[in-house]
Amino acid sequence: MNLKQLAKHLNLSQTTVSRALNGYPEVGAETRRRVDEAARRVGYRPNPHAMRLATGRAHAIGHVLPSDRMLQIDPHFSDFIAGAGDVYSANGFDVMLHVGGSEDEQTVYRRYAQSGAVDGVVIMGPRLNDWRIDLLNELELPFIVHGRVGDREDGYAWLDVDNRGAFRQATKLLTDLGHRRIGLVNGNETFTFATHRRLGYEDALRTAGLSPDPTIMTSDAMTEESGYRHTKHLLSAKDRPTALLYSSMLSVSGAVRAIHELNLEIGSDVSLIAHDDGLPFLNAEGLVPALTTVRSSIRAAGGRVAELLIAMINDPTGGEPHELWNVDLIVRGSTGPAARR
Amino acid sequence: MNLKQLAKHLNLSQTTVSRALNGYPEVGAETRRRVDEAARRVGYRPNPHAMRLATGRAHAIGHVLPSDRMLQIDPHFSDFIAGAGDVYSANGFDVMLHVGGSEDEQTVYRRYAQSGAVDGVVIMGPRLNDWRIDLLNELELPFIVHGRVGDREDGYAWLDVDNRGAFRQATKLLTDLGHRRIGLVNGNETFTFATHRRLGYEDALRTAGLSPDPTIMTSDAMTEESGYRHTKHLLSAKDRPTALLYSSMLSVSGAVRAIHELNLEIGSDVSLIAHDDGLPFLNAEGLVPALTTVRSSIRAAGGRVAELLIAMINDPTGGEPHELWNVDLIVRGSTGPAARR
DNA sequence: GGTTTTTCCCAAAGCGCTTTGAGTAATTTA
DNA sequence: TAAATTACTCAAAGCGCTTTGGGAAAAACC
Repeated sequence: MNLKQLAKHLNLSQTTVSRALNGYPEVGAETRRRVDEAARRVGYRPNPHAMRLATGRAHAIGHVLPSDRMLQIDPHFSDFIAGAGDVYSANGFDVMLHVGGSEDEQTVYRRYAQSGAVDGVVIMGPRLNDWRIDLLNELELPFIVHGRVGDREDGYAWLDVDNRGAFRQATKLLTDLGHRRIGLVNGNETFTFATHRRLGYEDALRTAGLSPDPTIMTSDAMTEESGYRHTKHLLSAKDRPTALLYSSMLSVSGAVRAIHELNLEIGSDVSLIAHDDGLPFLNAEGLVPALTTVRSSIRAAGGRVAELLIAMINDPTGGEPHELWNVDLIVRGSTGPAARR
Repeated sequence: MNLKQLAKHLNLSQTTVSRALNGYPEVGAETRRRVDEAARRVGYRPNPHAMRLATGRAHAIGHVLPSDRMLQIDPHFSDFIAGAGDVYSANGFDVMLHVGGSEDEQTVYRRYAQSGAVDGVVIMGPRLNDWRIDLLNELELPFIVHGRVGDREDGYAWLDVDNRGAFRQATKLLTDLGHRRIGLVNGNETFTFATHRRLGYEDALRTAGLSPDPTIMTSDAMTEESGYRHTKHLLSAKDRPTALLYSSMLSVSGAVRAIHELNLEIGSDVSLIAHDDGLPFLNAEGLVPALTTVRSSIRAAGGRVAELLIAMINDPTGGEPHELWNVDLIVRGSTGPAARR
């Protein structure tokens, strides 16, 4: 059943039916009612392709995941998209997902922009100096970044969590507890969020009169295995840290393993704090002792990012949203006073 | 630059240009060359919406993830889609992703079918008795299932790994090593794969002359926390199992934690085998001792599923593919002879 | 040589929607 | 009562592509 048939069925023109359905003001109240009801009764659905062709709007948001960045984004992506998905579908937007493939990432964006296949894109996992921002600005394709691009704060829309503040807070908790030697097991610092976390960590160390020691700071992919490896290494040194900070719950699972192997006690021999993205399959409270975390739901961020982007698309003159989210430090059992050594 | 302009530029009709570009035979070799070259030079890209409207083909595959099933699929989804994505883009297909939202899942499929928004869908995480199969058959929307629907093997296209065989094999390894009391930490058995795994486990037990004991078999979400909880519980019993089987690496991270806490030794006090989907952030070899697994790359499955579906779409008469993948049992250090008790 | 094929190309008709530019009837205003 | 609004509705023109049904020129046949 298409518009034409529906119009004929109602003895109205396509124009009127289309306008009634789309809420235009120049159609009578009674007519609108009739149209709406008939449409519902016959289950009329406008053909999306026709709509897109006619309006030039795709009603779709693009997400592009390059294979090589997959490892970093992987476990976080589905949670982010779960949050965004609710918002998208509530607003009648589809998600157009592009993963890896032979086509170069840049080409994908160009194609999107030129063909109007999507109305906007969201950029995940921005790096310190990310070429995607300039490209998308040049292409004039609306976009929003989850995170920030190094120190740049203008010239693009973004939503970020205050990673620097979070790690400053977390580190401060440790220094307040008397820890003087605090290690950092960070994500890959080519990503902005990881650099921000390190900066926050260093801020707090300096405030406490300590100076960062590169030998107890790592920057690596956030996997179980790397968490294990770095933890083992850090805690095997003679002058081992009494506290460790992690950028990911994934690394923590590896860390717990390493710590057990070394016969150390979490919370007494070594204090642990991690950034918790709220991934549903890894929960910080389930650990024993429960893990002290700086928590920020990646899923909630996904939802908000989607909202902002849709608003930008609907009203391009609305300005460039910037949103910085605070994170909560949740103190649980994995942090304790520094052990006397 | 659109077709019309390109045609004018070449002094040809739209028809001819379109045909040249799409490889139809009724266009001269020299003309085709000219067209191809001009198209490349000006960077011509057909407008996808117009193409879709004209052909009725969407060049898109739908993936629908209900929020409530998210937890189960979550970490596996992105890896699956990473595999599928390569194939999709190589064939010029887009991924249309639908996540949660207020719209009921069934409605989404109906909309897809009726509007032609996608040419086919892939069904993930099938349950023992999954309504999606009947719905999609009724809607005549091409689809393929990753996994199987209970005992049904016909009436739908599927690609599955031989979960039953895998767990039979794994369990047999344990019984061969002399284990008589083997626990199972399974995924949620409303999902077919989990039931198949239990069946394989029971097969092997019976073959070894043992009878399955429900008190050492669990069925739950595959998270770190549940792995921990069930393991702790199982190994705290007086008559504790000497070997445990896991449906997921995620549960194993929790298990390792529990086992350490109980001061048991993996490989001697308790043997461990897990199903490993090959998720990039959790690797079985990184554990100490390295984990014995039945391994089957979910990413590879994603790629193959995509291939099969695209083939079905391109040739609807091609029959209904069924593919059962063997899994490899990889023996590593986490399995050892049953301890004398 | 005339007739039939083959080869190559074209004009025009959709695909299903939105939107422009009017037009008619009903309601106000002067 | 005539003129000017207002309220509704419509026919038709796109959006950019594919595809049908020919048609003209060239090649092949008798």
